[in-house]
Amino acid sequence: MATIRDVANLAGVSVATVSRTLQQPERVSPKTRQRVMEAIDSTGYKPNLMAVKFRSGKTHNLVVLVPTVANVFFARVISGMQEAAVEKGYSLLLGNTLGNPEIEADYARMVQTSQADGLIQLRAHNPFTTDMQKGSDLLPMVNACEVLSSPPCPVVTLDNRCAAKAMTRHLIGLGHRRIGLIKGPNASPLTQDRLAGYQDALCEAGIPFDEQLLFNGDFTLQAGSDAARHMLTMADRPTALFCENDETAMGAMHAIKSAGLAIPADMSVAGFDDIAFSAYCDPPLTTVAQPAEEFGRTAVGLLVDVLNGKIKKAPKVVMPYELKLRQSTGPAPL
Amino acid sequence: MATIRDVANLAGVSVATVSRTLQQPERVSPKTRQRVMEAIDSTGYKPNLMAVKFRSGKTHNLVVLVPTVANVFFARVISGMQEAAVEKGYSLLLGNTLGNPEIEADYARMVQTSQADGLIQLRAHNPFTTDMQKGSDLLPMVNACEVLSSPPCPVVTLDNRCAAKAMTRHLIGLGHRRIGLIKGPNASPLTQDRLAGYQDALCEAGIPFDEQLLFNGDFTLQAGSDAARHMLTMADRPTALFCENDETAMGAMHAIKSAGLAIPADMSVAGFDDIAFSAYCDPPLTTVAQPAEEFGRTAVGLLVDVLNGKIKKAPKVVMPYELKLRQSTGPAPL
DNA sequence: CGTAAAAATGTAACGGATTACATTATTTTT
DNA sequence: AAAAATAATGTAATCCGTTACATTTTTACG
Repeated sequence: MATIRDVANLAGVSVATVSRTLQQPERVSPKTRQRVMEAIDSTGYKPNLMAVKFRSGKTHNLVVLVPTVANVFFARVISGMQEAAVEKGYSLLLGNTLGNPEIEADYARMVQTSQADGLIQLRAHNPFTTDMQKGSDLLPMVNACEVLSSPPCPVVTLDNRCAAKAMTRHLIGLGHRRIGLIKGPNASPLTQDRLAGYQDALCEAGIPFDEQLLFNGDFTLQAGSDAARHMLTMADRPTALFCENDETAMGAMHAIKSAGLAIPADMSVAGFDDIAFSAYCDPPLTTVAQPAEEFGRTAVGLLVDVLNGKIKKAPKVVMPYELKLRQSTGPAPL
Repeated sequence: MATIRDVANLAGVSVATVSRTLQQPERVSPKTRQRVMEAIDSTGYKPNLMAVKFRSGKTHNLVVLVPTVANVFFARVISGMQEAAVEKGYSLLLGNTLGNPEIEADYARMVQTSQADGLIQLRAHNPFTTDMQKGSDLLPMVNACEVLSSPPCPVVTLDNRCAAKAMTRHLIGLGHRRIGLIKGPNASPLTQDRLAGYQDALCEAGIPFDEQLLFNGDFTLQAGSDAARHMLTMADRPTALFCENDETAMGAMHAIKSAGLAIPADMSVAGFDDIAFSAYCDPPLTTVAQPAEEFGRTAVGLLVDVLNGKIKKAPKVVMPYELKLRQSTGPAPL
């Protein structure tokens, strides 16, 4: 592999001249420039970017911590990040953490050890252990989607409480009084917020909150199916079901239909995320649409700003949501 | 940020001793070792891995080229890669290429410029342009899932032709004689192979091949829906539909049901991949299961072997497939 | 106790590109 | 034509670990 010295020798100039030819061509005379370019061509020289990164101290790598890439919503977010990263000259290092704090800390260490410039965390957990945080500076990190309550970094989120309230209102508006809720992992703020929004709407409508209508889940198809199956055994079962994400909703719909009930005639089902499948399932799923790709793009944009020192105080960006009313929700049965 | 020299000064030893304390502790006396460790703690020293990578010439980064991360099947493959990479001490640099050769070449250049040691390509295209290939060596690359016919590297694949034949046989066995096929992009070898398998099965059963029954698609829900809608307008429409991936099948099912037809009573539908949703859609989708995560793990394993020079001749690994017979396929209507 | 062998530690080169500063060549000014 | 200003190029330090080789210290054994 040819180095800058090989090129310099062949062109009969110093390494500084070669470097300048590539970095600031106008500072090199045209004849020299041409000679150098020819030498570069004939040697097939490619600058060793590892050397550049080492010297500059900037890797132009960003670590992305995702609980599961297998989650469709996250896949969309990553897609958006990717796009923005390429645009800004960064590469994404993907970390599938399974929500494991140790794995997250390992990845966060990549920032400490100069393997990456910054990190994007899609979970409400600060992956930097105390020994990693130097001073009270802004951490080179952005927290998106599921966010910390008092984050040491910029945050990109959505008003989950408000969105959940809006969806619950929609169900109440259809005449539902007993509305089930399949939650995500209890430790997740998303779960808390969406639950709070659900309660807000009930409260507003004067419907007493019934803890029996809460079901545990973990954002997977399986969990939705299990929870719904359980729900169907209840004596006084709900007439509508709000699921904290679309996978859960689709799992639930499967179980509900398998039990011989019609959606939405016997039971309405609503989701959250608006993944692509939601428009194609049977019946098409009423859900809360999140601008997933935009989440990713925004997160990368903010992180790059932090890295360039363009941000002093950590902003909190709230993305818009949108209710997608499809056919999985309908009037409450009489 | 403390460097190895800071630690050496504080501990009153040479940098070599500090390095040895970390790399080969047994070569340092216990007292010195302790002194060094204390200095490391009090300075908060973290080795600059960029420097290490630069010097060693090994980045321990692998570039992964995916047409779309948003594709559920690929997400599973990436998941498997991730797992194997962590295990082997590598990081994944994700490249969303949209199948664009120029973007692919950009990523491949990361290998040339020492930003990554190797590359995994999930598309049948060699991203290394001729000027990048030195000699006739094995390229530091592995091609998985959709593979090149004469690849310059190890390959991980599945007998798509055989699998498609098996699924088509299944449909024929149910009495179907007119079987539609929604293809993937025509340029893709996957499409070719699956089409060939489809034809093999027809031929075997003595059913004449009818080009009218071929529909174009691109592996998306939308494409499946469009193709199916078009198919339904045909005078002598098929009684079964084989889709070259599950998303397409689910899009098609949506269109078919929207048109008032029952699956499988009026029309059987089969897919390919066995993504998680397939077991939960309505009706659950009959499909060809691929060991997606295992694809990823195997690809990483092979690439690491290539990088370590453990492989001289490029092997071709063929993964097993499995027919998942669910409820979306049934006897042909009379 | 002395010397050989082994263990511990130190010195300095190395990897490849960048860049401040120094030097040389060229052009402009008077 | 000489002096000054500017452009072009070169020299060498620098980034930070690693490691071959050199040197010093310790241990072992006659």
